[in-house]
Amino acid sequence: MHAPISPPVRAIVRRAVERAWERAIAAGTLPALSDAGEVPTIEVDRPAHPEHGDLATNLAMKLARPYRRSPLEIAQILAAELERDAEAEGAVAGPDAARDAVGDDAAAADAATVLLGSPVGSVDVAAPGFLNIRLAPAFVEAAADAARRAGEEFGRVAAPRPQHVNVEFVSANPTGPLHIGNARGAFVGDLLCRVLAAAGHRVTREYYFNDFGQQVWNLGASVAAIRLGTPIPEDGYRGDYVRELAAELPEALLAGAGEPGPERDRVVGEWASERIRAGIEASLAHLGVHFDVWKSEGSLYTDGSVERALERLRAAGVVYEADGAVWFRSTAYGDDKDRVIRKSSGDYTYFGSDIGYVAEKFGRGFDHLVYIWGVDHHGTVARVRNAAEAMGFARDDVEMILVAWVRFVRDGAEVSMSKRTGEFITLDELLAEVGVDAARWFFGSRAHTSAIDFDIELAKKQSNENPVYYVQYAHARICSILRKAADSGLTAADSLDGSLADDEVSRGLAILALRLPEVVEDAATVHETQGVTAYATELATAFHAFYRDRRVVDAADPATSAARLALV
RNA sequence: GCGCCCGUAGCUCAGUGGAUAGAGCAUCUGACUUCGGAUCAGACGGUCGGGGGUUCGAAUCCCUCCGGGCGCGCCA
Repeated sequence: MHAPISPPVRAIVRRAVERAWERAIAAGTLPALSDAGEVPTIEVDRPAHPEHGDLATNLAMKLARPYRRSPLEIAQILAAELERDAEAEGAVAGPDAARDAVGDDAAAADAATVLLGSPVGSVDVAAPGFLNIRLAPAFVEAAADAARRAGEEFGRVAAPRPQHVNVEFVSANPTGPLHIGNARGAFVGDLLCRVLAAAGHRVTREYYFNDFGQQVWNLGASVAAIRLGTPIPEDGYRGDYVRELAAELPEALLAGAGEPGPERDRVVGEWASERIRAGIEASLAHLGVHFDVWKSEGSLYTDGSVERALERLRAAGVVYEADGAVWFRSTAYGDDKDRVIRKSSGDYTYFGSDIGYVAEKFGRGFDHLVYIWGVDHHGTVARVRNAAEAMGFARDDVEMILVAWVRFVRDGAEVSMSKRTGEFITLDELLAEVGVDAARWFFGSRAHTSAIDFDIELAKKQSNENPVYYVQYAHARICSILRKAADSGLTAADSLDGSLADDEVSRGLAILALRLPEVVEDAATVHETQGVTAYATELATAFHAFYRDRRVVDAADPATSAARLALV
């Protein structure tokens, strides 16, 4: 465990606004709201334009309706109270009736206020009722100092409700190497994991794969056929990687697998699929993606997870038999048709293992499950969540993130792929061309819901103008400055105290750098990562401008945070 | 036919009901003899697919239409 994490600046200011509101009520200048449903949540955001201050709140406009008074009038009252907060050193210490009701967040914000001083410098009221707040210079300096002391820990956030989250992604079956179509899911999943971890959650990265069944038998049959020079089955696998496997297949294993037939296909297939799985793990390592758990579908049957889940559904009375098959009454939860769990042949469907997997994951103690799926799986979302609900789990704790298609394009022409025919570009080949950082940035900076074009030639050609290099260059400059400073025997000041008050450029950079925890928090709550890359670009831009206008000096302040960002 | 996702600058894409809708690329004009010019300052560029509605306020929420993607198996 490390030291308590200071709340983001935004949260501290939000608490200051809340205190101002409470004081206004206590003083009788504003009435208390009797109807709890009318109490608005206090929002504090960065205004779109710098002349509107550092932070702004729309609370007065939110209160206009319940109070039946003009937003401007309310804003004036709140502004007066906020100004008083700025002047009163002991603003927080006084009796506070609402303290119990608002909980730990408020307590943490209050504690931070005691530590760092009041955040409010000055307040302006702007039509139609915004409260524009400028941060107190001493507060910014104190907060920046705290961020420097936090070092690598800066940017981490204490989640209000920490969860143990299971994120399952990639999960491509080991019948061939990862291809470029798998890239997006891999990056999206890993970035989400990083953001969740930074936001104070426990994260488990999980890869789910099918190591038995028809696909694997076919793979085995194909490998054996090539090795022995017999024709490849019609629905078999082709491609260079199959030939390589055939060449590497140990003679003893083939001999021990016996006569041609299902048993031999199974033995050879399992060997081949494990080889491929190991290759996939290596490819993902090149991406910087490492899984905590490799979960085989077969294990869900051998350990009884699937049967237990079925029993659970049976106990809930949502299972029936018809036409020799076992069905889940998915329509009872709004689905448009019921779903088969076990076929009349006695085999389970994919859906069968899906529900077993859900229960098995919760059985391992996870609070929240995230699945990163391609949009083509969206038809299965409802039934899995329905089954989870029927088994007694919270529907909202089973979350599917559907990643939209990527059209891979080379010089304007779409690149088509088929694993069966072996015509595809592998993930390794893609990365050899465009680089891991550029690819990670590309996928991280786009919403997972939007279908995107990835032009391989363009990605290479523009690599010098790519935002990722822009951000990395900022980092390089920072390192260079630090190096130069060390060479000349300069050391960073112990404190920024007083150094930011009258320098708008430095002050702006510090405030921007202090936003990192807010960015992380937002990304984690909405499960989107593109805000992080956007922020990194913005911070780099601010730094480059700073670099131009302000020679050296307190380089140490932005360095820690910017360096971290360049790595994200 | 039903369901889900998408439509924002020439291109690729941001924008969880807030103020004058942003960034990169592309195009054009400028800038250090000093910390890395992979940089900086500026210009150009928009019926937020169309039309209604909700409200103090809509790219964002609701309805509808147009256009594109995906899904609707006892497949995996």
